[in-house]
Amino acid sequence: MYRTHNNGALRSSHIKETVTLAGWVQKTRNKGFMIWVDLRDRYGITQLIFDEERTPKAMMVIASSLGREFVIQVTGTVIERESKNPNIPTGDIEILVSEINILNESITPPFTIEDETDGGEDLRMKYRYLDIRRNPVRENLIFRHKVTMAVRNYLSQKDFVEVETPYLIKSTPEGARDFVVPSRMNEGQFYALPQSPQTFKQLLMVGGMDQYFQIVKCFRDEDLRADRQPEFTQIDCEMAFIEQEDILNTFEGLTRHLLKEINNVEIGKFPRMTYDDAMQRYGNDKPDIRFGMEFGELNAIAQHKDFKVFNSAELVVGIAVPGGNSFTRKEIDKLIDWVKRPQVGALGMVYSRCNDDGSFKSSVDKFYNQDDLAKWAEATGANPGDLICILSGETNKVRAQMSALRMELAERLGLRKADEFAPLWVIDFPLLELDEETGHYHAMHHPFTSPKPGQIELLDTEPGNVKANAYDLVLNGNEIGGGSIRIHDKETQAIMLRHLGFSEEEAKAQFGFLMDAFEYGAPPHGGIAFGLDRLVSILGGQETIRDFIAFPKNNAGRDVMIDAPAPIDEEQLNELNLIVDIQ
RNA sequence: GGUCUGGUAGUUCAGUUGGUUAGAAUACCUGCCUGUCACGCAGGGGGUCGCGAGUUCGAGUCUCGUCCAGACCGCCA
Repeated sequence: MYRTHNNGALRSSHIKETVTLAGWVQKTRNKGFMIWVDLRDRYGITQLIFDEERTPKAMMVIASSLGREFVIQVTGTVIERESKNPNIPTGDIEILVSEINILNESITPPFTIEDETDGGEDLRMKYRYLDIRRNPVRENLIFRHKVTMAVRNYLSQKDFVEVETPYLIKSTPEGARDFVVPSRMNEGQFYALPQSPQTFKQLLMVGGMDQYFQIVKCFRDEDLRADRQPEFTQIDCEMAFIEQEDILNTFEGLTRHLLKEINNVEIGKFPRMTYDDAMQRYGNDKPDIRFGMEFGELNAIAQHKDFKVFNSAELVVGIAVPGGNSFTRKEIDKLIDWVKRPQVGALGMVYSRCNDDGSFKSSVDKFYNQDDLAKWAEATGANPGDLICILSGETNKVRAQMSALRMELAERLGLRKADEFAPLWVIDFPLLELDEETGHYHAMHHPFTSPKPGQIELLDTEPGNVKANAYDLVLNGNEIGGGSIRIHDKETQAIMLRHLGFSEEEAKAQFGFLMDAFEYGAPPHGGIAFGLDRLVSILGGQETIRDFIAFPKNNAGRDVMIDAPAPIDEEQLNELNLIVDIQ
């Protein structure tokens, strides 16, 4: 037996017991006459003691040779500490060691295995197994486990069945780029890894599975972000014989359960907002509603003077920054520089200070009088002491820019509190989205999403205005889930695919299996998928999902620990009938 | 594909207008230390300043290129 207890277990009630412990050497404190060793495992730290009066000389020599991260096993007696440490649970006791066994030595680790490590991101990823020894990373992984278990238990209790679907499937042209896997047995042919189990879960509904979920890896070959990995985990769900309302209620229930179970936060009915409202009020389809700063559209009260910038704009929109009048001129100039960065792309920013005496001082006083500015303040909800920031231009661009500014300001003002949770359903998404480059419409959600009743006719006349039975669950400004009521008849699916630019042959080749299935009594169905990595990181109050993933990929999609991806050898290529030709 | 930031000791960083032998903290090693727990004290070793070119009497510092990392835009049905 390697150990009788773990390193977080022993208390003063164990005093005089003989115990065997194993773990890693966190740190040694060698005073010459006495050596203390902090022994660590994932449960805690227990202090070992060696001293020249009670410990044989040979063992003192071994003890003083212990380095950081040595793996050792010790047997000894639990004794009361002469000076206790109230900061750790095992701080009342220590182990007077009688036997020591070095199970494995360690070279000096490249960064300190401590809560506040001195290691940078790069190093921590390269030596991720050492990083996982650190409390914060380990706790995040355990946190993820708890969330996952809570999800499984909740859904299982509600009669959902977890069914696995294949990872080696077929590439589809819509949506994200696929990761592809060459087939050895089928020369010149490729599998694709699923971007989601979408069609399979729909087929499970046709198969009568009724209520399905799966905690499943999905793959998208697109560029990464702090909250985006090429392989990520979804809580994928589908239900049959339901309407949108059923889905919203069921998964609002799940989310509420998680917030209660994991964060001990009670949240009532989740607010709902249409996509159009979200865009108008927040410039964004996943608004963070933990704070205000709603958009005030100023066209009617700002386009009546000689200010050409506003007069020529499709949209003039302002937000009130609480307490923003305290910004110095320099700070505001920096803010203007910030919105002019190419990533944001505004051409400039107009502002109006709301003084405590109720007067205003704007950057466009030449054009607008106090009455005008007062109306702006009213429209943006600005109070004395606030700063009104105004952007203008093309509607879609201005909304995106203002949304970026709103989030940036909220971040700077500390309004995005990690321990505050504001869920929100965004509903009535458009069915189609115009691709500016090609001029074609593509499915905003995916091609299996059903249009709102009676709107199919609009597909021909005004495709951009067709609304879908699609919904997103937004938490603190992040899309944590999205889904739709699906099309469940062949005819509608065919119409849909035709509008997405598929010929009849293409539609049949790509999705024939699904449309065939629809001919055999497909029930009405719909579902939702949650991004587990993102959900966990938000519940955990952190921004990057990487620290909730045991072995994440870096910015360039590389695993720097195992150094993947990598070339494969000639023999493997030959087997797969592949020729690699890099220019 | 693009924008921005960074790359200096094992590690995290500082490094002035381009000017002597490139520093600090921490880690590591040695010695001392009668209750440490961020132990303390004394000493020591440790540098291809990411890489390549250029400007210059002289480059960690300026210029260009390149590689790597991070954040973002595009992209992500």
